[in-house]
Amino acid sequence: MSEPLTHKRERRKQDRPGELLEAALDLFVEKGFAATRAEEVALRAGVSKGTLFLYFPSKEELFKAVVMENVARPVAEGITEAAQFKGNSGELLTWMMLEWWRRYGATKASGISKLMMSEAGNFPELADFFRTNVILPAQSLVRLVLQRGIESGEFRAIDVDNTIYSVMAPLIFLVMEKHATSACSATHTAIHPEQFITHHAQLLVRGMAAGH
Amino acid sequence: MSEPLTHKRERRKQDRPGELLEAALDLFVEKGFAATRAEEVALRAGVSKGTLFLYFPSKEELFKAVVMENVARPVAEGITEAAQFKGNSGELLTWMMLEWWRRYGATKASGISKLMMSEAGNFPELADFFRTNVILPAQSLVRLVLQRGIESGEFRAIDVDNTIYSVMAPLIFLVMEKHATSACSATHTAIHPEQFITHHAQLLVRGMAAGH
Amino acid sequence: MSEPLTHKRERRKQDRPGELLEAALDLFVEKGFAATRAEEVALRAGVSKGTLFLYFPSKEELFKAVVMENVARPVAEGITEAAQFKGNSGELLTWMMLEWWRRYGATKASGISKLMMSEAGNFPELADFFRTNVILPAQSLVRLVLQRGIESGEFRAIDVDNTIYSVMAPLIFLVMEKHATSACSATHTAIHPEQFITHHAQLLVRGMAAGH
Amino acid sequence: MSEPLTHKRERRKQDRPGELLEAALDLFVEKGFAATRAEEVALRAGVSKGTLFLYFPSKEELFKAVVMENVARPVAEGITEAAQFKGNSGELLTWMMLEWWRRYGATKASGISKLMMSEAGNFPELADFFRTNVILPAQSLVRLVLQRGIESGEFRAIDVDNTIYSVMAPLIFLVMEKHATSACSATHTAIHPEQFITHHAQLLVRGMAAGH
DNA sequence: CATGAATGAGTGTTCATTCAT
DNA sequence: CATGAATGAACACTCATTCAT
Repeated sequence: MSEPLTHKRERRKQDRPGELLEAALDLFVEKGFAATRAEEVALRAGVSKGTLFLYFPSKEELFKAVVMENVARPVAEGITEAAQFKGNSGELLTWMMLEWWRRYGATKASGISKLMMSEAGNFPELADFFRTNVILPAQSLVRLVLQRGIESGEFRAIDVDNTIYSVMAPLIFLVMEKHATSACSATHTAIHPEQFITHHAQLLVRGMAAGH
Repeated sequence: MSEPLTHKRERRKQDRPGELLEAALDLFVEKGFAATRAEEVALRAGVSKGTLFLYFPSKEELFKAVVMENVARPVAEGITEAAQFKGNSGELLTWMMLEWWRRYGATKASGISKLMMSEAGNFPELADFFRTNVILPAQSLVRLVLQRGIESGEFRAIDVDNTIYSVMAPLIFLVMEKHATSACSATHTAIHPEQFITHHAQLLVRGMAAGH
Repeated sequence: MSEPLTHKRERRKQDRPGELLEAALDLFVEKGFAATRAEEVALRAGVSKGTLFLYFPSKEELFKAVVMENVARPVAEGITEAAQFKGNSGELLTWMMLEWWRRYGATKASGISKLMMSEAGNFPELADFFRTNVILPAQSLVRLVLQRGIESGEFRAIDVDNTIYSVMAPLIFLVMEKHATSACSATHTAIHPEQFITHHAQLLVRGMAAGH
Repeated sequence: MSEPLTHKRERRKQDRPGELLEAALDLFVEKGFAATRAEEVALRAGVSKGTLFLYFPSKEELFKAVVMENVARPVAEGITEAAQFKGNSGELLTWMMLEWWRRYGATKASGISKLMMSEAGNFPELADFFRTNVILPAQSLVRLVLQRGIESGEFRAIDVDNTIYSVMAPLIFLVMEKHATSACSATHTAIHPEQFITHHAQLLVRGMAAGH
């Protein structure tokens, strides 16, 4: 029955950026960047329009913060962990793809990737930001794994650049599917993402396998 | 006092909707739905802003009409032709993917697919239409080819449903790439689509190959 | 009792820019550039906010148009006429100053000059525009007259640059007085502008006069 | 248990209004009334935004206080000293004008005069105060000097009222110039104030000189 | 007294849509 | 049918002012 010692005001202040970021993620994913109104983000976070701009200087910066928090961070973490993976490269690749899905693709945050594809043309600066902080790091990671497999003799001397896309394409596809289909009336014959990823990874690993 | 039966004016009038649809296709693909201004569509079609709204009651209806008009045909044609292909299933798969790219993916019309994915959330009816008339038929076609390869002993008894996505994902991915990256600042490490498709198809065929 | 042949719409369209310009002049003079709201200009001109931007792409451009119409034009006309003046340079100078007052200083439009002084710091582009189109031409004109007087032997070899300011300062002063005092409660000991100008001009001409 | 009688805190507290006034003077002069943000004033005075409103109920009242504080003193001082000047009236006039510039026009405080003229329309009480306490006393002083010159036979029986303006106009003009042009892109053909004043004063003195 | 987090009214500009001609 | 002038709702961002702590 006794009140907590921390003042209401203070406690809230520390939470604001997080609350705003969360509200922004929801709305950006739901409606896209351009269609999301700054005031709506604020209202969903329980503050007024002015308060949003107290913490983020513009809608674009808010978006970048959302990307950093929800997209770039998991990617970066994944990269760190991948470096410590014990096991052969085929297993690593499969593990990476699955892990990417579990930590990112399956979450609300992956809606950001879908959104970026739609709006990149109209917001070049955001597109560059996303490319720099998300896409390029991810590609580098995949490249590393593929090269590791080739050097260890596990994979043939495949075309690394194109294979990177063979790895990433189904992941992107899943994300598109997830966020585009959500609007469809029926659930249709749903893909089972983890199963598909496992399947696809096996196909790739077999396809890249050294030996006649 | 009587005028000639066919004046230029009358012929033009009948073409109006088609000209508007064409102009709208160009602009929607180029700039997306929200960023395309109604007046620009009208101007490109050579009519005034008011005239556009004479033929389409709103920008949304115009968008729907553009999608409906441009999406169903190429798919239907592709399906017909694939049925007549002679050769083994691996070759057929590779040919199909390449051909799909050449006839559809590489053209302006593929912008429609990208649009659909981007805007599906805002146009549920369109999403349904698209799924029914484009995605499902395409899946059926791929399924046919895979089953043919399994039955002939060329492929292992792979998981057909998931493999369908392994086939389609990179194609969708290419389309997204093509239309999203066009606006990016530099050309970056550009994908070469046909090369990538060939590469990916080979990976898949190898991956599906009945082992020794 | 019969209606005019011209359509209402058409007639109004041609009048719009003028009506808007007039409303804008009133409001800019009354409240300054920053404090004048675009919508208020439109409303005073009897149109909606959107219509204003149909004719002027921005508030700044509207302001420039007001300057061109109400300030630069009379200055330019004055320059043309001054070139045709018959009479000695002292008379010309006096005539010019009086004429400037009658045609510009005494009118509402001179409020623009006052406004420019207040807001130049906050709107550098407008300040440059004003300097280029109003101040510099006016200075050139005065310089010409002074040089004419020196060459003809009517004036001593005075410092032309500084004298230009001796000519212009009281005119600017009058304008400030006129627009600043308008807000004062009482009329106080009002300056009589034309009388003052005549007086000041005589002082200057005497001061510049050749002969010991 | 008792604290020392004078702690730092208390001394600071008493200075607060003065510090705020000083900061406000700087900023109002530099950027004008509307463009000066309340928070910036507070920050420059080393207090928080809220504190400003503790001492001044609104930005407008702050502005009024700044004007009241900075405007009356220098004028009063100048008047006292002028009464003690030895020398002929032409020299006195020149000296007064130069001295006014050095002590007031050239200083930050002259920005107040400019502010007054710019904002007079929005602050009628200030305009009245300014006229009563600054302009009229200054006019009286100039009148005295002119009358002294006439009585001594040094000047003709000129129109004193108008000549007062001939004396003051260039000074006002210089102040406007100084504070308005500071923001302009280039230095243009800069006026040299003391040189111009000397020049103008000579022109006036010659113009007023009792001729042969 | 002092703070600074929070507010919300206010403003220039855009654009889908209407409708008088 | 066609036009294009006119509309007005919408939106990002600012800043004087308030008030709980």
